[in-house]
Formats: sequence, C-alpha cells, structure tokens
Amino acid sequence: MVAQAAGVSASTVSRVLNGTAVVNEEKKQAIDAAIARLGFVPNPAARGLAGGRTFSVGVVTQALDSPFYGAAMRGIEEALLPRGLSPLFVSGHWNAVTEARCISVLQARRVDGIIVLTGRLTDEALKNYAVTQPVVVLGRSLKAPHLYALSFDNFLGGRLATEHLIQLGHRRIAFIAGDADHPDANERLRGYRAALEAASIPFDEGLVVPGEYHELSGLLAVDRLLATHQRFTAIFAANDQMAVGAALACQRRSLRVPEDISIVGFDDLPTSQYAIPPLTSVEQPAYELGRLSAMAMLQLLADAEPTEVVPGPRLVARESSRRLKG
Amino acid sequence: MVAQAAGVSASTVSRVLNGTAVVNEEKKQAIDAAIARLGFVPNPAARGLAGGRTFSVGVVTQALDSPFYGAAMRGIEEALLPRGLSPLFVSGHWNAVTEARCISVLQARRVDGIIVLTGRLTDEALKNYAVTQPVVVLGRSLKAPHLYALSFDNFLGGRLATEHLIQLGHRRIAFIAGDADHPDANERLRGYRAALEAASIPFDEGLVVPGEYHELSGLLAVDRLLATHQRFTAIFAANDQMAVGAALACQRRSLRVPEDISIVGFDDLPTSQYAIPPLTSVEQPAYELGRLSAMAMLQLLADAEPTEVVPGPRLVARESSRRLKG
DNA sequence: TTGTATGCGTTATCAG
DNA sequence: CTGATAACGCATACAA
Repeated sequence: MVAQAAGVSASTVSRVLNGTAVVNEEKKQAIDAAIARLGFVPNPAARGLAGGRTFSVGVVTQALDSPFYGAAMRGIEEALLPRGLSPLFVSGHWNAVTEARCISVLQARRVDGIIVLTGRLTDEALKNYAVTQPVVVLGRSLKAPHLYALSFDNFLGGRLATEHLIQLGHRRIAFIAGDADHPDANERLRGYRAALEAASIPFDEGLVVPGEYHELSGLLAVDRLLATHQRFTAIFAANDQMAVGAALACQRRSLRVPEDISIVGFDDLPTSQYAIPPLTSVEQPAYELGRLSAMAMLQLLADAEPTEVVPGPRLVARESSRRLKG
Repeated sequence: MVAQAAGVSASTVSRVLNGTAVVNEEKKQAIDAAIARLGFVPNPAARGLAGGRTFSVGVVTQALDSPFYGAAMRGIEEALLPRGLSPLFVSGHWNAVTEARCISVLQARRVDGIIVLTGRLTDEALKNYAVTQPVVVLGRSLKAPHLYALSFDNFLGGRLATEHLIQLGHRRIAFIAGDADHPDANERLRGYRAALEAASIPFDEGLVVPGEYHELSGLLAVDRLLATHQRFTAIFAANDQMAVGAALACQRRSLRVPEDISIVGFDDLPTSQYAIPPLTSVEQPAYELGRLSAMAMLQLLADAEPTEVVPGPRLVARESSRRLKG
C-alpha cells in the first residue's frame, strides 16, 4: 500500500515507522510523503500480531462513575495516550469475582500491562497476574517481579484529620469507618486511633460506627450515633461522601455544622469545596495517583525499575470544622 | 494448538468457536474439552485481522471524571461487555479538536463503531465519520446512514423545572444558563422561556446570567445577580453543579434555601439528593441513556435499524424548592 | 542500507 | 460436514 506508493518494500516502511533501522534520507522522505498522502495509519491489531504487543494497557477501576476513580482515570489517560498506548478501562465494582473477570477480559485482549486501582483481589492473586504481564497496583504495598505497588499513606491521612480536630479543641470525636475488609479504611481508622492516643484521649469504641463509603451510610451513621446517645462535638468520616451524608443528617436534626458539630472528610473530592458548608478534608491527589501509576507502568514496559513516589496526604481546612466553643 | 490437541483442523475449531457451521457432536466435544484444558482464549487481534472486526467500540466521552458521563459509561459498559464487545473510552474535554483527535485514535484502532456522547463536533463531521463506520450520537437529533442519534428532551426538561417553580408561586425566576454554544443549554433556556410565556410572565433578560456548567460559575452567577440588584425568589440552574454553587452563594449572603430562595437544578446527579438542602432537579437518566446508546450501536452493527427511544425528563421535587410565601 | 521470506493466530473460501 | 490454503497487515531474521 504505502510501500508500493513510495516505491520501496514493506520492510523499509516498517523501519521508518518504528525507527528500527537507519534508512536512506530520500526514501524516508518518499515514504513519509506517501504516508501523509494516503492518510495511512498502522493497524494495531496487525502490529500486535506480528510484534507481540497490543499497545494497550488494561485498567481495572472500581467504578466508572466515581469522582475519585474518574480523576485517576484521567491521569492515566493523559500519561498513556501521548505515548501511543491506549488505556482499556473496565470496572470491578469492589467485587473480587468481578475484578477477576475484568482481568480475564483484559488478558483475552492481550493488553501489554494491567493497572489495578485498589480493589479486592488478594495480594497473591495480583502477584500471580504479574508473572504473565506487568502489573501496577494502586493502594497496596507489596513487592514482586514485574509488579509495582503505589500506596497512599492513609494512616497519616487519618492521623492528620484527627489531629486537626484535636487542635481545634475537640475531644469527643466520632469516626465513621469504611468497609472493614478495606485496607484503606482500616488504615484511616488506625490513624484516628494513633492521633487520639498521642493526645492522651481515651479511645471510645462507641464513637466508631461502620459505613460503606457512600452518602447514605454517612447519614445513617450519624443517626445511629444519635440513637445511642453518644456525646460528640466532631465527626471524622473516612471519605467525603460519607461526610456529606453526615452533614445532611446533622442538618435534619438541627445540629449546625460547624457551630455544633465539626466535620472532616477524606479524599477532598472536587465537589467538596462546594458543599454546604465547604468541607474540610484530607486531600488524596487522585489525578496524580493515576498519572503516577501510568508512569510506573511505562517504566515496567521499558523493563526499568519504577521509582514513582506518591505524594503525602495534606489537610485542607475549610468551613466544616471550627474551634470548639467553650 | 487447540486444533491438534483435539485432533482436528484449525478451521473446525474456528467453526465451533463462532458457530459458523454445524460440526460433528463428537468433535465438538473434543474441541470444547481441549479449549477448557488448555485455557484457550482466542486472540482478538488475530480475529480482527482475519475477520475485519475488532470487537471493540469507541466511546467519545467528554470527561472521564464526570458523574453524568460516568453513569453513561457504566450503562455502555454493561450493555457491551456481555455481548463480547469492549468499550474503548476516550475523552474529548468539550473541545472539537480534541474530540477529532479522539476519533482518530479510535479509527486507528479500527473500532467496529463509535459512540459520541454530546460534544462539540459539527453534525456534518459526525455524518462524515458515519460513512466509515457506524456512529451513535447522544444529544443530537440528526439522521444519516449508519448514524443514529438519541436526544434527550432538554426543552421539555427546562419547561418542567420552570413550571414547577411557577406552580409554587414564583414569578421572579432567575436562570443560570450553560455555555451558549451548547445546544443542550440553549434548549433548556428555550424551555424556561416557554414556561414563562405560558404563564404570562414577562421574560426579563436581566434574570438570565451565563454559566459554564461547573459549581464556581453557579456561585459567580448568583453574585452577579445580586450585584445588579435583581429581585428574584427562585433560581433555575441549567445543571446541578451550578445549582450547588448557587446554593453556596446564597448561603454566603445569608439567603436561606429554600426559605428565601428556591433552587432547581438539572441532571439529578446521584449526589444531588444529599446536597444541603437536597436539590430539586430534572432527572436525566444518564445510565439509561448510555445503555440505550450501546443498544443502538448493537443494532447498527447487526445491520438493523435502531429503534431505541429516550425516556422523557421527569422533575424530582426535593427540599431546595418550596411555595413562595405570600 | 535494503529487499525477501516467513510467521503471528484467526477467519474465509474453496474443494472434497 | 471437514480439511487445505490463502489472506489479513505488519515486524523480524536473514540474505544481499
């Protein structure tokens, strides 16, 4: 096609396309011209078949419609596309079985590598996948050949949030937890406890209520707290969505935020800054985390050792938390 | 591989894999067994090369991290995956040039079809793309061969929202518009005007302020309204994000929602039900719209005429709007 | 530096 | 009903 238009062989075209070997400048020009004239675009399927690579990397996200994973996906896309790699997004819905199926789909498509955003797969399963193709996982800390893990410091994040409230004078701080079998959530709880301990505030189990990372569970958590007559002046929710639900529950009970109750969330979603009142939160740089995951994958694909390092958590103080009156 | 394991030819394996022809039951069993034993999964790249199809459909979304498009993507994924098709998501960021580049990427990958979610491409450009491969577009109404358009009734939606406020006794209703070169936004404005007219309420240009579909622009719009000393008792924002920003602006000015100002949004994002106060909005069933787009694509790919029809808008009344006090 | 031959894994077109 | 055989579009080893 292009080859005969430029009067050379297909191999030569391939060579200029990939820079595999030096070619005569004249022929190169002729080929480039022919490519432009014919609007030729190499067929990735054929390249994949011949070269063993598909120029696509699979991304197992948990929800396509999550502000958090959405930002991460954006970071991944922006890192990958300019390098000629296409991300293939599939969503696991926080379910190990679904995730495994997702990975099967990706493997069936012969993706060059897989990026897993958190999820419920076991570390073992992940390591196992890594023997077949490079794997980058966000939200774990494990080591294995062809496997790179990027983990955000949820412990420190939990600690920062709690310390912030303590510094504002709060001592009765409720904690709305995330799923118990979710490592991130447990780390945040650990941070909460550590901050309490450092301030010599006794841990009160009654102040910890379970949640499920969505708004409704935050709302219900506050209801439960109130129903059990717990006394508290502040709430730390393990993510922003639950914090928002908690704020609504407070409003329904005529508890003013922050006058009566201070609330701190986690994630610092873009929308949190427009919550009423704007939410104090621990920033988790989703876009950057996504971008770094992709960069790490790029390294892995180039047979290099990834060195990407995750930025630390940062507290963003807004209007939902204030000094305890008193 | 599988072929020789089962003692048959590759063609026969292909036949049972695709159901292309009837195969002897015994051989079929032997092949199935071999497939299971070897954990064989056909290579889509090779299938694509040989058969001219890639079993993937490109999806041009506008933002990977948007609650609205996220839900649509979820609908698309769930309709496509079970049929063995993989969606390939790329994001155009509301920019015609970027979108065109996205489509190039998709075409380079030889996707079997393209689904475009709204966007800024011209109808002409879209029709043009449709000569190469099937196209489904959400948010337009145009007709062309191999092109199916699904459009949501934004006019009626705008009308419903405004009528709701009128029925509550409001007559001074501000409108926070979307981008002027955005057809959806203009339709909503038309609906607003139509409702006003039907109720014999004179249209006041001073009550219409531009916005850009994000929270901040909603906030600024209210500031501007207040700065120009407009009198109004209600606000209809062309989307929920701006409505949330508007609510925050009101709160900052000590205008209570809904006691002093009623607010109605558009889209009914999942989070809107947890806004403070929970937001009255016009439901736009993003998940369903996505699913229907995918179903239409399936029809197109099967050389059938799509018949998918979009559900109409529906007003969801919550606490951000109430009867005007007398 | 370049062309030729071969193979990647699968489907389609033939004969049989 | 089934098996050869060619073809899909490209990359690579090899030969020149």
